[in-house]
Amino acid sequence: MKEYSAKILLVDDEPDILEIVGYNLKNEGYQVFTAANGDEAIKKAKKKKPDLIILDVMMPVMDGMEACEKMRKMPELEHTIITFLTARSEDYSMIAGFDVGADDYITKPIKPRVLVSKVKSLLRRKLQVEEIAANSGSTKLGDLVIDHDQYKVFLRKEELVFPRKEFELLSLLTSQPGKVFKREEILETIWGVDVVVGGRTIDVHIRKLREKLGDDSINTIKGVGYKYVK
Amino acid sequence: MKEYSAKILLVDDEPDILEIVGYNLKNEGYQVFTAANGDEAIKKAKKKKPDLIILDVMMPVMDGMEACEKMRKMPELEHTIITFLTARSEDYSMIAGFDVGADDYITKPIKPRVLVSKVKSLLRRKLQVEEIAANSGSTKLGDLVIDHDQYKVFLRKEELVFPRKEFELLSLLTSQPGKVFKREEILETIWGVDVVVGGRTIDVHIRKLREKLGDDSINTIKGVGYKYVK
DNA sequence: TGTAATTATAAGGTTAGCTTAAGGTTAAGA
DNA sequence: TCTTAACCTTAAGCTAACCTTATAATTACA
Repeated sequence: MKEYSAKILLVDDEPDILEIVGYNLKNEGYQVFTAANGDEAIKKAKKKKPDLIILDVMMPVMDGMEACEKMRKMPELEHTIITFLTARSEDYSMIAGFDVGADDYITKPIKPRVLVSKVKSLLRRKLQVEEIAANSGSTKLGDLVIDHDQYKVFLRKEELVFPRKEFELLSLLTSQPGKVFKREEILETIWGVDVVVGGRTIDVHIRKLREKLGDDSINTIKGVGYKYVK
Repeated sequence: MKEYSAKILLVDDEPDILEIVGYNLKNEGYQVFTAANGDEAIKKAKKKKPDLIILDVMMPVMDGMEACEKMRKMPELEHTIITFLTARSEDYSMIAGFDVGADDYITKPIKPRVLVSKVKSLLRRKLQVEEIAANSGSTKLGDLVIDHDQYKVFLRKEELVFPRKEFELLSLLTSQPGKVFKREEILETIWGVDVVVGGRTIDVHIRKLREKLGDDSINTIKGVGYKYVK
């Protein structure tokens, strides 16, 4: 499942930090590159096009702020996440960091566990932004993407809004494409055994689904029920 | 992204319990390890680093209380959830349990279905808390900057004041932008498993957030929950 | 072609959530 | 400790979205 391993550029003038943080990140399966100052960082960033850059603020030759500012202007790094590394409680530098285009901010002293989970969450967020699908709880059926976590449905990249009952009905039908769900079955699953609703209620919801999906994906089997076909 | 299956350490001196509970948990896809007394539990916990430990109170060699107390002091188990297993109505043992650092307790006789759903909710809660912890330092989401270390929030450079509950709620929602958090989930994460507050409490806090953030960043999914969108 | 089932449309009813305000609780400061 | 202010929770009425029903039109199949 981990087909793609993210590239991370780690920039700090202290070899110790490079070593320990680098070790932990590699351990998680990331590709790690390092640089010791801003100048070097820019060169490497250009060459490697990392997904994430972790940048110490205080460095000789060219400090983090300046490097960040420059990198932010490079079109090939447009989608790269840049996060600063700084000593705690320097408020002003945090704001300044965001000003020059940083996305995030990590305070020293660094705790490897915390840093690793932070990196994970940043990269996950990036993925989510880049690719709506490709995510955990989502199902793809041709043009249709159903994201169960986000309660969202996309048809050819366009988002459709489904209220709860409609969403549940669609989820049910698409859970086994091609299978015919009997009316009775649908009622039990979505409305529950004890809830009694009129026989026409299902039809109306089916109609709403068809309206939004465009007509031919839900078939009627007369006298029995409905099925989803892609 | 969801290939990780949680590790659970199950500790009880009755083989029957180990068997039946273990079976049910494995069935749900968890990795289950077992131990028959506190001593053994500590050793296994150290080696396996489980996400969750289910610990019987009454055991020979070393009882649950003592084991819990010791495990709580081990840094590698810092993020592990410990829940007790106790005969009903031994109130005092429940209190004592929380004293020695337990997170929750389950009463006997055990109903597998109940236990499984409790386990699920504990693990889910743990995941969310970790996700929030990963955001230590500060984070930028569009115009919004959240400083988790200092409990501060800035919207377009202006500082906004969020009391504790509001801050936690905002942290949770922003920890995974786009994800829908169910009301139930929110309650568990922010108010805790055992705290019971009325259903309208969430709404009111959401409203306060919206008031401060300006309206469209928190969406309602009726019948389900809320999500933060950039 | 006739009948039963489904579809279309619109109009109520219901429920979840929003809003506001007030009471209770906790925490901070004198 | 007492006072005060901030915060949290609850309550109640209101609104709007959603769900269900009713009815008429249409379709599928014997």
